[in-house]
Amino acid sequence: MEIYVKNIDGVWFGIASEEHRVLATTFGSDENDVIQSLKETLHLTGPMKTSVPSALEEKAFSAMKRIREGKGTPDNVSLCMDRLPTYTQCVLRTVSQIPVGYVSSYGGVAEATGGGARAVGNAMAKNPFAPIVPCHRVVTSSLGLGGYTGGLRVKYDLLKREKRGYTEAKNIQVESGTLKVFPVEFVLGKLEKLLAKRPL
DNA sequence: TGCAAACCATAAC
DNA sequence: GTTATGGTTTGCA
Repeated sequence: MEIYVKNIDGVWFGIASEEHRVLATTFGSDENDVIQSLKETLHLTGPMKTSVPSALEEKAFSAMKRIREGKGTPDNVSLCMDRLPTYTQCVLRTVSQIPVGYVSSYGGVAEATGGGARAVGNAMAKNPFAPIVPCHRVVTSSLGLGGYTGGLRVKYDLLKREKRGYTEAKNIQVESGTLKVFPVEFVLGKLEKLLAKRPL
């Protein structure tokens, strides 16, 4: 298994891969934090070897860069979820289908996947593929931000860049059922009122 | 608003 | 098996 890190426009991106399969991805402002995060996600200890990124990693890096810039999710990155619990995989795949410009709620994802809201929150918290699996697009049912492992500020910034001007909620079909999504503007609108009172 | 109880998959014992 | 733990939700004062 190898770990790759790369600084793009001041942001550190990290990838852990093995035999041409992406096992985990993450990003952050500090190189060591990114490496540490990958190791914790994969339950690894000790030093990791790094090497020159192959086409696979380069593709993943550019995907993460695009997402961070709010340009949407390229779906050509193959992620290896084999080791994850079945339900977690289902949740991650479902969340991956939330389009740019829209968000869904923990409860909504739960309904679509036949689980519980808290369980979805758990899956998000442990999402090994941030931000490629867009867990930042999952918020609370009351249009609050919810949580984010990388910090709420980061989640907020990501969502701000994903504004597309949509005005209506809609349902989309996912493998396990129907998922209700609504414009990210709904969340941002409420949030800005809140921020006026109590800054993030 | 704020609080308490119900909820559900996981990980750790 | 059992228990503890969340990036939740909902209902009710």
